[in-house]
Amino acid sequence: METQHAERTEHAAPPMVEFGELGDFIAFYLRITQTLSFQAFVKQAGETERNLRAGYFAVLTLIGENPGITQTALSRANGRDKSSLTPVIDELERREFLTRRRVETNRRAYALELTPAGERARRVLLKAALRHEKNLRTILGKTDSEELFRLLKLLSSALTKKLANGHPQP
Amino acid sequence: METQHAERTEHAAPPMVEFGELGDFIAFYLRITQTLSFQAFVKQAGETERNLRAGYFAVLTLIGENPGITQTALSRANGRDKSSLTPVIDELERREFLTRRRVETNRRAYALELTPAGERARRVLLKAALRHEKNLRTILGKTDSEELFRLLKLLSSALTKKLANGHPQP
DNA sequence: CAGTGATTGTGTGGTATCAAACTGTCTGGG
DNA sequence: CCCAGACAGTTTGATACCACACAATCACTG
Repeated sequence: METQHAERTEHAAPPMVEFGELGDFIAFYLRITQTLSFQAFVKQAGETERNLRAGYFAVLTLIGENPGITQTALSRANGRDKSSLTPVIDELERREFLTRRRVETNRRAYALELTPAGERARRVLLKAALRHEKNLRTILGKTDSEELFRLLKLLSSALTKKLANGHPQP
Repeated sequence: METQHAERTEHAAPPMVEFGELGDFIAFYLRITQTLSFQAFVKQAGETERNLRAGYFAVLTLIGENPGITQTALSRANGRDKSSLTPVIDELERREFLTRRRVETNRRAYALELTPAGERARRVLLKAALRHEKNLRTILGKTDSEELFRLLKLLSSALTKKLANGHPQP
């Protein structure tokens, strides 16, 4: 990582780390890139609204787009375990960004819906997300952006199926 | 997420979640894909060596390729904070997979080196990583694999520079 | 219509991560 | 030579996440 700010620092020379096999792995760069992208988004979002966590954005958007969605369906769409969602939903309900409504036909499930405040919070985070997305697409350019998007969608879809097949009961 | 196993389940119809703006974001699919890729790798590695954590692989490889690397340089190459590394290095030292050696010319730093046991552990995890990488590249095909690799490398490099510039002291 | 197995959401325990504060060490300017 | 500031590593506090286990509810079968 060439994270060298041109200051009067101890070693002026860049470290030049050897990556070995790691440097040829798609999976490694996927992880590195995702981490950097998330950090950049947190920075974007954090600068405008310090009390809105970046992780809320996907949840608020998915509920807004799918009023009445259940927590399990939401967790699957978001790619996180359902138990991870409980404290997030708790917090968003406490802040009155969403409501949990019992479903008549299925009394196990909650139907989630955004409140007006939740809609506003979603829009604020959406703005940060759009800035972030624009940054990424500016870096890559139009053609490469669409290409990367296509490849990620393809790979995620295939991996979802592969992992689902991993748990067939005999 | 079409995580529908063809069982006699409650709702035979797929849930069909609406993603809204989220479905157009590179950053969202980057996160989803990275999560799935990591889960698939953990599964690969876990099936062979239950007592070797998947997260050790990058650390062992980077030390193996750069004998005498310091923890800070390692953390930067790995894209994680240096404080995250302390417990990992502790554990790997306790298991005698690596040695911490004080540097004569700089008594703040440790020089990290793999032991023979560490080299062996690295090779075991490397096998799992190679299987995982092969899976990904099989899914994508040769052309798309190289394309995705190129795009991720490009994006990570650009984001690294962008984030580094974010902290210039005035 | 009773029972088995699946589901929905929650709780618990453990891991991983970052940010900030802290200790010890080093560098370079005065 | 000394000291302000940078740097290496650790500690602490907080968040996020998963796997597993659990209670309540539901669906399907016999």
